Amino acid sequence: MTRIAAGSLRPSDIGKSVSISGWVQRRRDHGGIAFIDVRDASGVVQVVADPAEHETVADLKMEYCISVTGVVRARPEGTANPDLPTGGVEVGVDEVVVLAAADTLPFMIEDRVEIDERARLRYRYLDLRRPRMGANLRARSRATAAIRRTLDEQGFLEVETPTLVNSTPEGARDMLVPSRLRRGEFYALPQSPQLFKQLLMIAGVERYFQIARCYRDEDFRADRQLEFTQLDLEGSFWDRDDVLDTIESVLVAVVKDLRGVDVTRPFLRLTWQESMDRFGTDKPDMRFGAEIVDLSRVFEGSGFGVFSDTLDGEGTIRGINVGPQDWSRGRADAMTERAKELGGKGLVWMVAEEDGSLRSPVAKFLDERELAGVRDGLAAKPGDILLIAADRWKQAVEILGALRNDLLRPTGHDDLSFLWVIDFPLFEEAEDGTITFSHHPFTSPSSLDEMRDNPTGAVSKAYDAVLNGVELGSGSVRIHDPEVQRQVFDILGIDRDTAERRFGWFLEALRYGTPPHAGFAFGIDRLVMVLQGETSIREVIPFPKTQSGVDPMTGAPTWVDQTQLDELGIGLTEEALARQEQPEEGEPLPPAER
RNA sequence: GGGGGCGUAGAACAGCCUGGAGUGUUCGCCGGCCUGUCAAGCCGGAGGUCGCGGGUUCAAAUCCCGUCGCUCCCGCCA
Repeated sequence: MTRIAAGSLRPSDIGKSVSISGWVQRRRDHGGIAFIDVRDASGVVQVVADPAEHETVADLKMEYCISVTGVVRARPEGTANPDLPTGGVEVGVDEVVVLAAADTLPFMIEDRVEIDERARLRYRYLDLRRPRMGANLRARSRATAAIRRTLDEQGFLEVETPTLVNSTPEGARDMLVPSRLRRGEFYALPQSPQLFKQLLMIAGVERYFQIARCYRDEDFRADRQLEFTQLDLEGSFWDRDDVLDTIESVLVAVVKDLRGVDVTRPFLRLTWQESMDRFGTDKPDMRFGAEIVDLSRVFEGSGFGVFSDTLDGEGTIRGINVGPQDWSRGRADAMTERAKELGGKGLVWMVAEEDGSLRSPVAKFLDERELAGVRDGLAAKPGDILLIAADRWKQAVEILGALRNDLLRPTGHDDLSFLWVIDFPLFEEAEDGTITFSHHPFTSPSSLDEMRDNPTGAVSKAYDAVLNGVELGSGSVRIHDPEVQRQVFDILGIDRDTAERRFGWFLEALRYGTPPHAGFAFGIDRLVMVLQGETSIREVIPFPKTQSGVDPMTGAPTWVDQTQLDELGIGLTEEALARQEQPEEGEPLPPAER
């Protein structure tokens, strides 16, 4: 008898003799009759047995792996379970075989409970048995399948690039891998296949993509791990809109596959300037309103020192209406703290009262014209909370943008809001006056003249894709002229020798007839996270690491033998050796083999 | 590097503010009963280094200091 998927059984199967294999989800033993919910990858079906006839049934415990043969039958009148796809049928047992027993579980295999993440990762193989995690694994697989299908139809070539590459000190910190054959030298794991895919354009591939693992050795966040997966893509003879069009077609296909929803194209486009002015961020969540408003003119000549000083300097005054909020002294203080944490000087808040007045600690410093200007500018209705930041432009909009998210952002991801942010600045000026690239140094400027005349004001041909306030990824039209590439390095203060040493091989390649090209990369983890309604990418990564970079199951990273270090020509510092002496304490779930 | 939250039985929590015997709830586990449940039900039972270390106190899960771990955020992430 061939095995059949437990979750596939339907009334049309009634009367069939079947064999199913899976895990005991639950056992409900009534004495004279026992019900066993058997779960396999397809779902759950109810198995019914008389424990007196089938002695093994009494021994079954949760998560035993079993095989059942029996006959599919209709459930008796009134006992169907409408909550289960298989709820109309059950399997009457002929034989139950225990394939493998299971120890008492460290936690229940069900979605209902929130379990400490350390325990989940320590027993990830059990965590992944939970329906939600299984669904996330399947969604991820379907997403990559849809990506490959869509790009294959458009004539793209999937090419693998190396994961042992050379280290580039700019940008994120590299994950390093020591070389044994060349003692003292190091490979780096790629932060992205950026230069290799550009070489593929020079190689005449024309349309390239890769589902590429990338590595960045920076601190963790809910949406950041050391290693992550990107769809990396590049096209020759392309301009920006070719890229946006292709990426849209991929995203639309993935959403269709995972959500069954048709996303409207083309996606909304915002320039970076507009995005910052209206939402205080380059990844705005446009599922809700509340835009930032420029109130500088309202406060021209203000008698309130903080405002007049800001306007007399380089500053600006921006406001936002965050609507009715549960507002208290403590709440206001917390928001002000948050503003300071974000690098701001402070925060002014006002409450719109029923009588049209504005209640605020600073109201007494403002005249009636100013208060009216705020009220009108922010379209205040009674009960609304108004927030005002007086600061340098970037601080002011970023503070209000962050508070907008803190106070108004939906927790789930039921609605989807895709958009493009375009026309990013080419360079960023650090506090100390040094100029760094804002995307990466291979990004084409929009205008060569602009770049030369006013580098810090120059616009680039870089663009980001944003979904529900999450930055999915970014791309750009690349520089394909070696002379322009040199000019960019010059502006960045990378001298000719350094550029030659680090990127000489690439600058050389650019000299052999490089086609104009453009591309993009987006994070598959983040995309699947949002589409699955999750708020952490750890939920869509099968075996993630904790915030300290540890895998609680395997114990990685671990110490290695001295002989291994000797082969690599590596010695540990005093500090590292001292740490090695120290047995780890307070670890409630020590890996068995540490 | 910095700030916030959390750490109590196998799991999820309450207890902590205002110190007084490891007290309690739900699930799981063990034993028993039970023929239509589906988070089955009923009866009984076992199970604890209150993360770890130190301090204050007659007395600490509770207050103080330190530390470890998990998590969210800032910095960082071209």
